[in-house]
Amino acid sequence: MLAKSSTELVRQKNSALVLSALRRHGPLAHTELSDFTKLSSATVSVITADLERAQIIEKAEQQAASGRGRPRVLFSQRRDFGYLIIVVISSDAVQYSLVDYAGRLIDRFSEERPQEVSGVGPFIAAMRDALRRIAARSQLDHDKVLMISISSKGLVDNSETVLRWSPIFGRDEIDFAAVLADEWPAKIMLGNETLLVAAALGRQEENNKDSDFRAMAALSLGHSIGLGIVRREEGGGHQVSAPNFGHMMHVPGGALCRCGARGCIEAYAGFYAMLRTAFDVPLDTIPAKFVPIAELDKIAVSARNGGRRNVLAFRQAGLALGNGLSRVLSLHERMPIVITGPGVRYYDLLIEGITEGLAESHVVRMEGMPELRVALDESTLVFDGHINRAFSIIDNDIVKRVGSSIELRAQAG
Amino acid sequence: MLAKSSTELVRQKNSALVLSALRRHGPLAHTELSDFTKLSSATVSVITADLERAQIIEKAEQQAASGRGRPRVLFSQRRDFGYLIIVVISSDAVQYSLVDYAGRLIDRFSEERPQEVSGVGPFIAAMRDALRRIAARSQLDHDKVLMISISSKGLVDNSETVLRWSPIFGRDEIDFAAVLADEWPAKIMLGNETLLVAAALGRQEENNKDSDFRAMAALSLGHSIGLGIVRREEGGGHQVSAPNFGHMMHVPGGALCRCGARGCIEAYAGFYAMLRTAFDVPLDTIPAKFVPIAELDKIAVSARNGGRRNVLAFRQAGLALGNGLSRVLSLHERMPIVITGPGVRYYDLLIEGITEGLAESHVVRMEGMPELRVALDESTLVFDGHINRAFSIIDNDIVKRVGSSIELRAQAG
DNA sequence: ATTTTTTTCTCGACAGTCGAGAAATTAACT
DNA sequence: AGTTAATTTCTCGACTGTCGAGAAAAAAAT
Repeated sequence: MLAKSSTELVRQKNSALVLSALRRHGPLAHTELSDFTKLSSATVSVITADLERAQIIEKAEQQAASGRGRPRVLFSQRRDFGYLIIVVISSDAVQYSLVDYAGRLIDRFSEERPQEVSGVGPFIAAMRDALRRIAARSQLDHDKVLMISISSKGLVDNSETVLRWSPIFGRDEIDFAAVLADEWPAKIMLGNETLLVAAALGRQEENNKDSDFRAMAALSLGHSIGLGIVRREEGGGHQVSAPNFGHMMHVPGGALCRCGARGCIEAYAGFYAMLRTAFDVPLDTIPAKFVPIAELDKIAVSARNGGRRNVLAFRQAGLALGNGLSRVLSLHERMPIVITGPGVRYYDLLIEGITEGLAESHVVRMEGMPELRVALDESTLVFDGHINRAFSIIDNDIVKRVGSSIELRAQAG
Repeated sequence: MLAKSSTELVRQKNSALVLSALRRHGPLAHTELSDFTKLSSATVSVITADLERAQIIEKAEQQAASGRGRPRVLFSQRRDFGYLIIVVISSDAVQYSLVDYAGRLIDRFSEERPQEVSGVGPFIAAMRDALRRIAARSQLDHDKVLMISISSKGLVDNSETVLRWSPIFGRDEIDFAAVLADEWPAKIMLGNETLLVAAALGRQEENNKDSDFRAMAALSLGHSIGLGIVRREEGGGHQVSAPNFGHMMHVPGGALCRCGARGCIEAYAGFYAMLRTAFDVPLDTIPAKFVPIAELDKIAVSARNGGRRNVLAFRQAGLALGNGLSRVLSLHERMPIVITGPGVRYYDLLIEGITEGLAESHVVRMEGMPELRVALDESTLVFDGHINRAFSIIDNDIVKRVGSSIELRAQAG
């Protein structure tokens, strides 16, 4: 309620509406745009004409006319209006993807990250190099890149450019915006990985007409534990947040966590923690840097055959997760929980503990068990989350410039 | 991004802006309105003329001209445009207040609530009676009442009219909208008490120019424990939520709580819980319905004189609160915490445990201790919260009708 | 009385949306 | 081949909104 409104703002919002319809449904004709946005045909004409003049959208080749009457002409984003680079940092590799303005994947490669910690400096250097490379391979000027969208596990600052803490670099902060500013005019955005998963799930649920989606949580199980929450806002927007769930306190003064604190959820439910319990190692043992998933698979096999110590490892992990989730539900509303990440393969072993950990709480007694789902394709969700978030921001930025500077540029050209 | 925008919406928003400036700063002249809202003088003229025609605002008697030049004429809300009834339900009494459209208190009375639980039925009957009475005493027709705003401790449904769980009525739900609909055309709103405290604090902080307010939590200590969180939204709005903090799990399978679950924070930090610890009663003893504050005062005196068992009672309560708050901070961002409610008088005894409970967590190690403040005037904050929230909603509703139906009515009359 | 100062009101320009109908374009029909 | 029907896109005039500039109003100072 702070800012005044004006007719120009109306145009901005409605232009953004047109662009987002295009994002959601792919190429659309004039009539369809009018249907989806509820804007009048006349308004759609003006807006599309503006966007076309600004080189943002274009009329596609008209396909074979399907019925009688004047054939539709489809509008779609100009693929070469600009580009998006997506950087997914995981514990063992960094994946670079180049995407055009229409959302199509153009190029992608991964680089191994040496397991032995090489520190922030070399990592930044490697990243700067890789970014240069992915642009060069498609012969793109750096100013054609609209945004570099980065994700990592860990704690992201409110600024959305600073990595405050991560399982990989610990407390060595990285300010990606500062690090890349000299070479890239693009907007830099950093997001927690599980937050992007939640964002993607929220978008999916939104498209699903008959679900009365209000909120949803994504829980990622792996070497570390991530949680993302997405809530629907009044006005149709989504609000996402990435709580520091993995390092929420489970048991005061409890097991030693990688982060140096004691009693974090991760110190009971992370891969290294399950290993520790399975081998009956003291809980203040310094956690392993990395656990090959094969190790855990062995424990799982044994647990499924009734190995008591191994069953206990998964049960304790489940309990920590369940207790933690019950606390999340106490602090938010009831919402479905989608479990994802490499750890889902042990879902059968974890579920008992999770359920029990949830059941004890007041919320669950009041409102019943939350719905639990499993999503196997975490990496797809991360990528979708990147694309959704990036283009939603890019489109909203662009729309502010249409009608002012870009119009002038078009006159000049 | 779901709804289209239009010129009428612009007018609606700007009208709301004018009304909210009037709420925030009291009677304002044309020039001041233009300054505060950043709207042009011409626009302010049109909007105020509309609102005046719709009988919502009026030109006040012009006060003595303070300088030279044409004297200012102040606009203010018409006090008789409509009325608000505020109902504050607490464990021992129910307070009814009648407020006019300009926000001035007109009438107020309290009714004792018998300590022996008399059930929901009699309570509703008494409330209906009291509401009739407060309107009758000021000779108001029921349709002059724009909203009935109710608050209670406990768990409020998303609908904001249904009390799901409360320390007073337990699991006996009350749907206030359904109960009052036959007699009152007014909008019915229900809010958690501590949520309103948080809302009021947020508003205060907002007015405080030099604070970069992002989020804030209010913690109310008493027989039960309440938490309200207010966050600033993009666009200037505030988002408030009332987590079920008192019944968040503190220790799995721990002390017996009034709610029937085990290990809730309240079961360690509520007044009855501290009493239980002080007298070394087993933790699964059924909690006292009500604890006279004098009892706790005695324990506090003893604790301040070094009585070990009594020191422990406050320390354990503080620990539960501190651990719980650390979990809240894990799930949200860092934010200042304002402690309020009757329990603040033991702040000196609680603070050690609270600090210790916070210190163990990863967030606090990362981001440092959150700022802790004390607010003594809880009941004032609750009342302010009611008024802020109610009129903000009322004004936004009204503005939608200006220019359509109300205009017609003015023509007819 | 006249001038100065301050505030409020009014007018024309400009930006935006909308409904209705004109123009365009193709398939179907005679 | 020419005509008609169907469908989509484009265009025009009406309406609503905001804004800047300057006119009008009203009181104090000269």
